[in-house]
Amino acid sequence: MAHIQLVINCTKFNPMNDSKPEENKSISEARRDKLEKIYSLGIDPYPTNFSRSHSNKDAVKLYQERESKHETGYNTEEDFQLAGRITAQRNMGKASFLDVNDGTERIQIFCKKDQLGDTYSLLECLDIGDFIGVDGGLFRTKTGEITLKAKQIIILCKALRGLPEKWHGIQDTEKRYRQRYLDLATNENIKTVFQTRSNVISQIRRFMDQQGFLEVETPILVPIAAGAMARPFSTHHNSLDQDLYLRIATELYLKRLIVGGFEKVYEIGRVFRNEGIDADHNPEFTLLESYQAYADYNDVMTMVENLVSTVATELLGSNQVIWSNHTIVLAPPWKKLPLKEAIYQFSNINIDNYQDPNQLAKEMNNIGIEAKYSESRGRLIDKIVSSKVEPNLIQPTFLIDYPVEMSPLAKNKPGDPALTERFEAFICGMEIANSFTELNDPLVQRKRFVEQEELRTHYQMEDHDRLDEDFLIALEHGMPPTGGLGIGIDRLIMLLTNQQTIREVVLFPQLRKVDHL
RNA sequence: GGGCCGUUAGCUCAGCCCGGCAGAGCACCUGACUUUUAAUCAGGGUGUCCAGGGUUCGAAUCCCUGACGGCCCA
Repeated sequence: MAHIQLVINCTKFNPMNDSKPEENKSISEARRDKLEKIYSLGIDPYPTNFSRSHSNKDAVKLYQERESKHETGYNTEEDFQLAGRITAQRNMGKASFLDVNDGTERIQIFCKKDQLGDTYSLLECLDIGDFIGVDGGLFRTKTGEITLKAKQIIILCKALRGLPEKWHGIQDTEKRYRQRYLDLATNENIKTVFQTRSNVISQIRRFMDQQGFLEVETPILVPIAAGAMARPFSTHHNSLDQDLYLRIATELYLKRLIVGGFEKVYEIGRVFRNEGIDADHNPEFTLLESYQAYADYNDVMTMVENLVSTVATELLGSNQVIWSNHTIVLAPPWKKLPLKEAIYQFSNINIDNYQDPNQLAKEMNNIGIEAKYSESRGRLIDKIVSSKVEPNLIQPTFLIDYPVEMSPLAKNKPGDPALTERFEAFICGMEIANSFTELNDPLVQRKRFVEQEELRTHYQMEDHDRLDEDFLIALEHGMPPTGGLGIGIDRLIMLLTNQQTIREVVLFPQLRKVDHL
């Protein structure tokens, strides 16, 4: 570690000079001046590395352990090398305190001029937001705070812009999203949300791995955006000279793997849907999909209950969570409600009595749901669910047995050609999971795809699935009975972190581009 | 797409009703201070009041249009 030699006084201007050059200077100009001074002292303000002996947290912990074995007034004999970002400065002339945060903990640094000598004047070139490395022993101050008494200070990064205010942090929602680094740097609880997010995903992986699932990765750039009813983003591959789409689901590739002989696969990955943005939709979001051979949607329901309950328990120590003003009980078994009954219960409409979409639309308008006569039956039923049913499903609920026109990839319920073995799981009024007994009859699947293509022609304003010929060929080779699942990870994390918008659990939510921050 | 709300110093926010010199705290700059911790004390305001029009002797403030964001509805 190179020792710093300082001979030049950092910031002084001649008080006899009435031009007062230090005034009317922006914060970043002042910081650039300090940067120049650091260079003029022959110091590199952006060194390549710093050898840390401990994290701040570990250093404090170690001190407390040693201290507990000694009498009062214990000081460490060995030196610690700590580093972090300056978050506060309290300068008292020939002594100064700095707060340094390394992400594990804030620690106080005590700098005395008679201890640091010429290096002490380097402090005049430091600001809140800069990163420094320090070397020295630990002690407790008069007020009892564990503090490092600096023998050496090394600047690790000079920041040219300051951090937001220490007390309120950054509050403006738009700024928080556009400059998430400032949000993270100043609002401690924000970091917790994203640490929890990471932990949730780890726990999900652990759960799936323990169940014997194989994690796989399938294409994001796809020639046909199929496997869900959504509009894709399109792009182009230059050397293939071919249009491609960003995937809207992983479904059809994962089922190809079941055809290939893997019996339990899953993927956690980003999917992209070119649709509106609101409290629970971001155009790119993280989806868990899993496929299990020799399982049906009942088996998958059991797995979903266990997965969510287990992850919550591992993470929060309880399978009850607080969300908004609700206490959500995640313990299995969850309530199961046939879709048809749920619709009747919350809207008084018996959808069996309305096979004609126009009549259904009329009835919906009668009860105050805006419906057009140009909408498909599946779309209309989806609207009833969204407006009347979903908001009432606060405690975990499986809606089961969806109409076939809403579920082109799901297998028919035995004995009822109008229904499929499909469920969606709802918690806090949000759709969390979607699952079905997978359709493995290649001829029926082809017919369903053709119907989707026809619906697209007929109802151009609506989103429908697409015929994927390569997938149909795969199915024709034979896929065992399979239970499939999709879970919206972002919404699950909203639930587990008590956040009311998806933008609070996505680090960089999609926002309209602006010229300047 | 519709309604409502917001945008003022680097940050957090007043000021807007009822037009009359652009404000506070933190940060920053100058000076003092060798155990402070939202350090303290003395001094200093650093601004495209989101943008563009309009009304007016005069607009951050009133009116119109637009941008971005938020909430609600669709």
